[in-house]
Amino acid sequence: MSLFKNQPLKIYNSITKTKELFVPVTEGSVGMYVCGPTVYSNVHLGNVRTFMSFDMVFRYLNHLEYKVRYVRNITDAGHMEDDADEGEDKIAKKARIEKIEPMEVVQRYTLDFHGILEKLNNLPPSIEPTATGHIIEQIEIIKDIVAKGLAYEINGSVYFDVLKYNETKEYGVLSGRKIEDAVHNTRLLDGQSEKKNPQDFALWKKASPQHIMRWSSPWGVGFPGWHLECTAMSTKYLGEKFDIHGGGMDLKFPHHECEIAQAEACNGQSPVNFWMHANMLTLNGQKMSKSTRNNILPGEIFSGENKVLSKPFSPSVVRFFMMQAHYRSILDFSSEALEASEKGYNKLVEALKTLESVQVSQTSSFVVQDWENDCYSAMNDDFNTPILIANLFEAVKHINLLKDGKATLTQIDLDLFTKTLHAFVYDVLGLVTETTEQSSDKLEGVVNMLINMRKQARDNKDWAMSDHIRDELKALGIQLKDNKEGTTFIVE
RNA sequence: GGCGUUGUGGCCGAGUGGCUAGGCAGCGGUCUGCAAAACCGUGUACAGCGGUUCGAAUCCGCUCGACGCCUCCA
Repeated sequence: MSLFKNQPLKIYNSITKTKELFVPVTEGSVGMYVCGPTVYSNVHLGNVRTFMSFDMVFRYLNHLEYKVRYVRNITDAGHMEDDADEGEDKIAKKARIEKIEPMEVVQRYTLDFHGILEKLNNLPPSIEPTATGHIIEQIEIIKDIVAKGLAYEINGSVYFDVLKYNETKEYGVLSGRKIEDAVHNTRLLDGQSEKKNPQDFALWKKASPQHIMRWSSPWGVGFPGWHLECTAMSTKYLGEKFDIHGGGMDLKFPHHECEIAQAEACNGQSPVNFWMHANMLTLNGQKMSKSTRNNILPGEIFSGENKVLSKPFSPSVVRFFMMQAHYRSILDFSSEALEASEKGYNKLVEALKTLESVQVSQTSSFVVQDWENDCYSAMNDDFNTPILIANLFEAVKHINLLKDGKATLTQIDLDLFTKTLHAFVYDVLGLVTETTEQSSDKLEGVVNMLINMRKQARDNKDWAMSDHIRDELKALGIQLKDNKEGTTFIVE
């Protein structure tokens, strides 16, 4: 029997604002779509948090033995930079500045994106479609919406008629916005627009002469609107009704709201059962953003090259740090918080090593099943990774007691304990216990030689020499650890 | 201005109408030549003011603060 059959999973649905029991459209299978990045510059850490959150969701669904199709797009056609502008998109602009082909920009930053996510141990999605690869599908959808009278063409551009749509459907179901308010609030700003109403959004934009990324369409040469690609690709690969749609909180409006309208317009039904939104990662209490320069690149964390950091941190520590907060909470980034996470993470890793050498007993002094249930309960409650991690630290406590002979486990219980622990740490949270000691054989040989020399000095009660070796190594970032079995070292 | 989120002990960060979240730091202890590391033990905090309740940090109202969206943004 598949694991999901006895694990009732609850997911917070943004559209109903409640936790609901997760029941997929097709039993045993899950279709999940997550809005991917616009590849016009390096992904910053904030972007990464969203993708990591959904990577965790993907991993847990897989762990529950669902057959998951995870689709995450690459936006390579570029979003409009400014609606009032002449239709220059972000990728084209960057390309002109750097005097290179738009697809060169796309290629460069797609590689960067993949590299970073891989370092952070994110699983690749099942399908990673690109916007430029689905222009035909997007044009088909526009034709459909125009045919249904919910979009209009003007000067070679096509706009979605929000007011018309609102006559029979409800625009604003996700974000809780009232269309009347929107009318009120945007009237002043709108003067020269060719749109019928300010809240109408573009499905197709006419390309200005200098616009490089362009395609032919029934309405002339142009490029697709910025909300359409997700509707086209999610429908193509997951169908008109699928299980989970994810993205960052900031995409709720207008992006996801428009997606709902587009899908309702052409398919006559709401496209998604569960809307999930990951919250922002802040820096100095403010949202990370490229435009305000309030951001940090993942690469800078791994190398330590950023003035907000006291030292470099490994990808696993970054991942652990993020998993210690719930995906729907705002998480504030700081060097101190990462340092605290690093220590906690190391403690967990040490315990996992210790577990390998635990002795088996005739009886068990604690109930492994109870602990296991706690782990599942945490994850089943809207992917509560902080609680899961708290349970992991309970396990650490047990492991240390086992090591000291103050707790016991039978072979069967120990196997279950190890299997469950590994499943949650490696498979679900996606933490890698990389050997942080990046010590080469040569370094290890040299340090071990010094350790031996120090041991001789200590045997001779030559504390001056012994402490000298210890202090010098410490200054080089090599910390000696004395314990009963002897001395080991770690490279800090 | 509109929509929405949020305010937890030194720090990070869960959660809940009554029962120890957890991590880091601190403190005490074990260990050690001394340390470090490791391990064990240790914290009654929930912005303010009212209200509901036998009981609220948890529900309601107000005040103050923070943040997000309303323009591309994970």
